[in-house]
Amino acid sequence: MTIKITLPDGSVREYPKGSTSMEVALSISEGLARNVLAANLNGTTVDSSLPIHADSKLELLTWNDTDGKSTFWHSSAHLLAEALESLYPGTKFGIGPAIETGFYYDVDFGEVEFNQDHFKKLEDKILELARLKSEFKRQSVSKLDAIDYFNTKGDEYKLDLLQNLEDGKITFYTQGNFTDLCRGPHIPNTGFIKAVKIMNIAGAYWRGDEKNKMLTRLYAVTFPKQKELDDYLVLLEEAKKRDHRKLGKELDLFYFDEEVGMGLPLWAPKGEALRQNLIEFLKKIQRKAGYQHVASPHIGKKELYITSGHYAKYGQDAYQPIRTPDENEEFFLKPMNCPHHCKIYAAKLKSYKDLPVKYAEFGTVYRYEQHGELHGLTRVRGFTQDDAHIYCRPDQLKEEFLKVVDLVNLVYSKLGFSEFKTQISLRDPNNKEKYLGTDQMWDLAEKAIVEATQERGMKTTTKEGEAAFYGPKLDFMVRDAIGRKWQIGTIQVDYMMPENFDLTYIGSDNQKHRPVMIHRALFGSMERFIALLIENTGGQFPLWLAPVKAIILPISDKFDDYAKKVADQLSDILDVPIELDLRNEKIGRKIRDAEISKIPYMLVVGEKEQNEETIQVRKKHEGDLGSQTVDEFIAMFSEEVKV
RNA sequence: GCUGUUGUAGCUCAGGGGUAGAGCACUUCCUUGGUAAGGAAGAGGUCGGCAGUUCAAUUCUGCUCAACAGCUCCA
Repeated sequence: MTIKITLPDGSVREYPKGSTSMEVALSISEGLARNVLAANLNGTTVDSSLPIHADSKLELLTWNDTDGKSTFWHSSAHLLAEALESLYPGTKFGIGPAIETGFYYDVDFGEVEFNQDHFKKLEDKILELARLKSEFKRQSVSKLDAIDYFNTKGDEYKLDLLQNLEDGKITFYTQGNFTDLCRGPHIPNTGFIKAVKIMNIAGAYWRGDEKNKMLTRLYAVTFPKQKELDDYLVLLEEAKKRDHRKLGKELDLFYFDEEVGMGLPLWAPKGEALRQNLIEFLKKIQRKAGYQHVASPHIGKKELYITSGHYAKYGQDAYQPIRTPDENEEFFLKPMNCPHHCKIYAAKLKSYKDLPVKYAEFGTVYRYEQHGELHGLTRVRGFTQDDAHIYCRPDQLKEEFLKVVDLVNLVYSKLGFSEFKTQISLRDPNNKEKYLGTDQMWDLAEKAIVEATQERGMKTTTKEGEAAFYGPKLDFMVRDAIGRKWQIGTIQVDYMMPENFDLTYIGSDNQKHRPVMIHRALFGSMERFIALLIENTGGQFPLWLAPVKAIILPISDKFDDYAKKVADQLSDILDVPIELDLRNEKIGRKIRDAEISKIPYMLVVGEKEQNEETIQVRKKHEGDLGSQTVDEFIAMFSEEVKV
């Protein structure tokens, strides 16, 4: 009896029934077999030792495959557990999955105090066990036997896990002296693991529920070669240098102050210059796209948020209300701009011919975020949204939605964000009471989003239960320097708020109609976007964004007057920030400091330049560009500074 | 909010039961120097805050505030 195995390149080979993926690999080449970690059999990742009994599609997985890596890391988690059990007998185990980079294991150390000082010992033990090349052996067990095993061992977390598992589908994996409840698959043996680094230790609730006991989560990463671990650690160091919190301080962009309050960023002149450059850029693009800019106050009466629905949903979690001394009215710091914009819409009667109406505001909002959640500029308590609300007729919804999608793509491409992900967030179909509005409204809104993204051929992931309480949304996410994903842009369809505020327009039939509303932000918030921009550029901003565009460096104080004259000329014509370094320092020092400050142009002036009425242009990172007249520089600069 | 780690000069950090140290930055002076750190001197700190133990606390203990990592949450 033979079976036909189809490989990814389309070739078909015949093998005896019951052959394993490893045997297939061996038949192709010994080198391949040495690197096989697991296999993808008809779309499912399986052990390379699993016998194949029918014609199948087979892909051999190595370290170069995502699934191969995650199998490797998952097996490493088992090895970590084995090492822990051997070093600290009595340790109880929660779950130990592979994650994007590496893996973790949640463990209960009981009385043992485990901290960073133990990392080295643990790493050594893991490598020691790895060298034994213990095979990962799979074994099916009955639920009763499984319960019996962990009862004897006294591992309550595994028993808890077992409760949700179906009898007959339970498997154990054993390597060396360690047996774990696991569905697999695993790498052939522990010998593949050649390098390990315990990265981090943190608390994590059992099953992610804060009512449960907090376990110790050990984050670690392993590699098949020491060199790869070393490279990875270097990469991490590089990423740390791009951290916006570090660069923000170094480049003098923004600060936090305990006395001002946590999560409340202070923008220094250079940071604000950067912010304004971005705001001007967006305003221009938005005006072109038919948006009108509006402005609204930072507080609003409680009644406004009762009408909008925000109070019922988030009133308790917001900042405490501000009370007037006489009228005893309650005001809230605004958490969103939409209620105010709805009021602007309602202020004047609209005709169907007026729609779509697009109000944009760089509106500063305040939200009470849990303090453990605050992080640099990416999650703060006071921030400025590049917010806009589009009020349109239902028949315009899809077109308007598409226009916003196109606008997001345009803006991100100009800023060099190419690696963003898009996610559609829909209502949780099993928990509809969490949301406002009728089923019909939701169906219409969700359909509009799905169709629009399909029309643009966008690769999106869809998540149920992640929608805003008033409507479904399309989010744009990018990664920061250390790989965390953050939502930036968002487009949300809302039938509810026009209803709540009784917004109308007069149709061609001379009757009142209800507009649809689109909430949208391209950057999300200026703060978060700038954080990600800093991390993505490493602080090397393009000329048009740079807070300081050029610095004039006189060779000595004999040329200060000429330097000032040049500075005045440039500022007058270019209308951009130009600095002047009049310190009593040598030119080498001035250049070094300007390079570190990441100022795009350094203009050196000395005796030669003064006599010839020129400047010597030096570009950051690139070095000397030679002498130019001021006019020549202005022409070159003006061309480059265009977005 | 929860768990853990951390908090010393403007910044980065060392130290440690007997009232503090480095580098950079800052101030003054010397130097007038042509492409990534010229030299000297000086000033600067209630060792996050509050309490406790002690003859003595920046160091030990407790509480508190903040930052960091993760968990939970997320408009």
